[in-house]
Amino acid sequence: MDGGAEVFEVFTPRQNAVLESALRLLVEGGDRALTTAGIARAANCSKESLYKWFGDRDGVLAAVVGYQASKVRVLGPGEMPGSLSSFRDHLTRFADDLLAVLSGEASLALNRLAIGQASRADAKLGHLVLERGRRMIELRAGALLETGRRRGFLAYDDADEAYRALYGLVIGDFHVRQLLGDKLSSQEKDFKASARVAIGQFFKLYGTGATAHSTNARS
Amino acid sequence: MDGGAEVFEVFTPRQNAVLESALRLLVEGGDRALTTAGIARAANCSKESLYKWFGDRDGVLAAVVGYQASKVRVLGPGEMPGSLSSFRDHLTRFADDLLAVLSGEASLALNRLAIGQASRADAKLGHLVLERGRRMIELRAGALLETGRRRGFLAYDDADEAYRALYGLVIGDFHVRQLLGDKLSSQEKDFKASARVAIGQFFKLYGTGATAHSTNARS
DNA sequence: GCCGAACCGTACCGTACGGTACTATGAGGA
DNA sequence: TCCTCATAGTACCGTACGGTACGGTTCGGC
Repeated sequence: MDGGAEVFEVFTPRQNAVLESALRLLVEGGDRALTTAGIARAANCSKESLYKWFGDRDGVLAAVVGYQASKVRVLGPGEMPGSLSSFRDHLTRFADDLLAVLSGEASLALNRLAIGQASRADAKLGHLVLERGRRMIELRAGALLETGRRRGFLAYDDADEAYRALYGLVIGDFHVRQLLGDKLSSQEKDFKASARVAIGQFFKLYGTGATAHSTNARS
Repeated sequence: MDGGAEVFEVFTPRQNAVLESALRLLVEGGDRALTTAGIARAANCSKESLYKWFGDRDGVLAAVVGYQASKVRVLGPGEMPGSLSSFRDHLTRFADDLLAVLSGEASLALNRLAIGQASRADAKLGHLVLERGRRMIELRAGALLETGRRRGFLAYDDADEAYRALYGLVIGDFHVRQLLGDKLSSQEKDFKASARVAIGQFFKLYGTGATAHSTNARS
């Protein structure tokens, strides 16, 4: 379905530096500032090089998305938690990370850019963001949840439903509000607190009572 | 803080017709198609009239947002539900409506437009969408929740937290995914089913066991 | 029948931007 | 030393778009 021939392009250091400049430009000035001339000026490179390296303006934008995604490393599973409280901490850390990443200036700027273009051109940028962003989040969350289920800390039949609840409880409308330019209240900026609340709610939905003695041996 | 002098402008039928054309243009062609010349052509009016009525292009966009918001009437509280099952039905209807509205082409197009501009110009459009859209949703949800609490069907201390959970469980990442151009799977398009699941989860979090006698046997 | 207001359609202007071409410069290699 | 290649810097072109101006038309009031 989706372009499977898409090979992970990797860029030279110089090109990455240019992309970094472009990203900074985008974060600071919004999409309006992200002109080819502006990028070239900010990066001290020529427009001709831009077109040679990235094809056209859209190619530059796509490369910026890929560049930013490559920076946000999806931390691997790390040491698999053995105790319930440790597992809960892992989930809370995940929620906290998620809130912080999605609230980051670079993430917001790129999501705004992709959403602004999603109405035309078959939403190439949008799909790219979904693929490099959401997909990664879902993978990490799915692995975490599956671990919890195997350990007997969680019980669910439908993994998608559980993920959906987790994401919803953690993010709520924070993301869209920030995308629209809303500023979070100082209280809402306490991501750790929000994460704790959300994970508490999530456990109320999908937690087993299995705390005391390691496992209750469900299938 | 926020511009309090903002008076609800109401437009003439002719002007509303122009805004309707503009909205259709936006939905069909994306923000790129929404040029002043395009709007004038689609609405069979002159650019001069556009500028006379709405000031400038941004004024037209703001007017379109207001026009669309005025179309989506926030249904009043209606008959206040007396029984738990009726209350639950109300909440489910609310969730279903919310999913349907946010997934509507017009809503998506306007949100995309506002988000695309949120990085510059102090996000005037974004704040407008938040004010006319999210605020209304929050009001209706808040009233529903408060009713449920007074009736003893729900128990919560922090109304914001409860609203957040409700919104998150209902919407999850549907909104952002669609904003980014993702197509919902046929299963995900069954808003009623999603609504039922989400409200079930919400009751597990905030429902009292009230009316043990009457009926709880849903699921 | 005449007047003025509102308005349509179109022509026009200035600018901004995507994209291309050309020159200059500097580094490596024979 | 000379050649080649990559790249910076800049000038240039065509187009699209926001905004304005103006002539022509319709319509209500007198």
